[in-house]
Amino acid sequence: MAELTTTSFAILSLLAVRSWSTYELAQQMERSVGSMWPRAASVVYEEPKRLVREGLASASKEYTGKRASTVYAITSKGRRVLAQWLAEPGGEPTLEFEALLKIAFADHGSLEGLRANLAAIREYAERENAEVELRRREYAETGGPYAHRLPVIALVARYFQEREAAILRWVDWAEAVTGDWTGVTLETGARVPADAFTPRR
Amino acid sequence: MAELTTTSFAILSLLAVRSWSTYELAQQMERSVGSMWPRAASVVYEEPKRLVREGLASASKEYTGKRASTVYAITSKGRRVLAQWLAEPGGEPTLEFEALLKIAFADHGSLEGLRANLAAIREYAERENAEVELRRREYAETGGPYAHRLPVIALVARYFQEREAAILRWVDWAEAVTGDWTGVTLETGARVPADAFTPRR
DNA sequence: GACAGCATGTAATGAGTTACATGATTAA
DNA sequence: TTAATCATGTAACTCATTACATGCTGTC
Repeated sequence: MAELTTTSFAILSLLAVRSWSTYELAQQMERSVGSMWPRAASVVYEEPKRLVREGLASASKEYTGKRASTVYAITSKGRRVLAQWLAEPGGEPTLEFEALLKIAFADHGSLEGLRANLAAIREYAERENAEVELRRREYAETGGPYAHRLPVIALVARYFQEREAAILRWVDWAEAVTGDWTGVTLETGARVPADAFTPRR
Repeated sequence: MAELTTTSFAILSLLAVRSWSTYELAQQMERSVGSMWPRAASVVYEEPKRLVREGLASASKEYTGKRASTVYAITSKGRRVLAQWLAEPGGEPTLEFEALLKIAFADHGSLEGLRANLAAIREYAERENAEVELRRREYAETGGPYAHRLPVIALVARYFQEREAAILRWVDWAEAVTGDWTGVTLETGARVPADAFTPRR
């Protein structure tokens, strides 16, 4: 009866697209699922065994030269169970953001610390934005490797475009307003930005 | 030597603001830290003990009537260690978003499933947005309970304003473009939105 | 024929969640 | 006085991460 986790279904979803060796699965898990359901490679090696036990996937050995590898494929029961799972509304987003946490309590640290964390976030957002832009280009030009999946891919792609753009706008704003701070608390020269508490939308 | 985790420091950060009973700590952990470092109450009951062992916090029993509770306070060593931690750039954001995962593989499910997940995300974003707006109002009018922390609070508040606004814009767009879909794949009547792969910023 | 890196796993460990248990206080 | 809920924890368990181990294969 062993309950399946979201991670199980993430992998089952990949198997619905096509069959993969465990290694390929781990790569895809990072490349295409990592931004919304990140997991270490080791769970990707472990989890498909459970899918097989439950009859949702089948495993077969393949050889490249002498080298054995396991290739997993979805079963028709797997497709049915996946479709059921996809029909139910999924869980809410969960964010873990250490750099932002440090900014939230920056008043117990130093101004340099605050700036370092803003810079770290900028760097991350710019890197991620470049990545997103690269993919966007790729899809716009070639249609990507799974042309028939393009409608749903487009939905998700746009989500991350919006997200990275929003982070970049925020960090621009945050660096601008903290630019003339001389400290990290009201008493030592931090200021409440004039437009801090104006409505956004 | 037991290494401290980000969760340890999240709690230590709260203790830097003021002393709290474990129960209050758990509340604050959810209310003010939960959006960037969410943790179950049970770890909040366990973790401060480690801080005490490391000499970063002190514990004292207090009584309300007969009822005993533990109140934790930061030590000066705690403040030093916290300041060090705050100075180093923090980790990147990690997102777990099951509903979006279901949208990413919606082509193996049904159109109703896709719509249900968009609706779930809208509901979440609107609820969260209302929450954010409520706090914004509160801060704009009263300055909030920790007026001297307002500068850093304003930075973080704006982050979440941007975030929720971005999600709402996205879901508006996604519901609009999927409005006339009759299925969930290219073959069954899903369309690639015309502006899907145009640059964002 | 040696080395880098690709590929395929397993093991140990730990952080975190859910579930459980129970006492005190307040409202009806 | 009873029920609800506030408050304070503990225990069992699981998911997930990091670290380890090692074979293969192409390349120089």
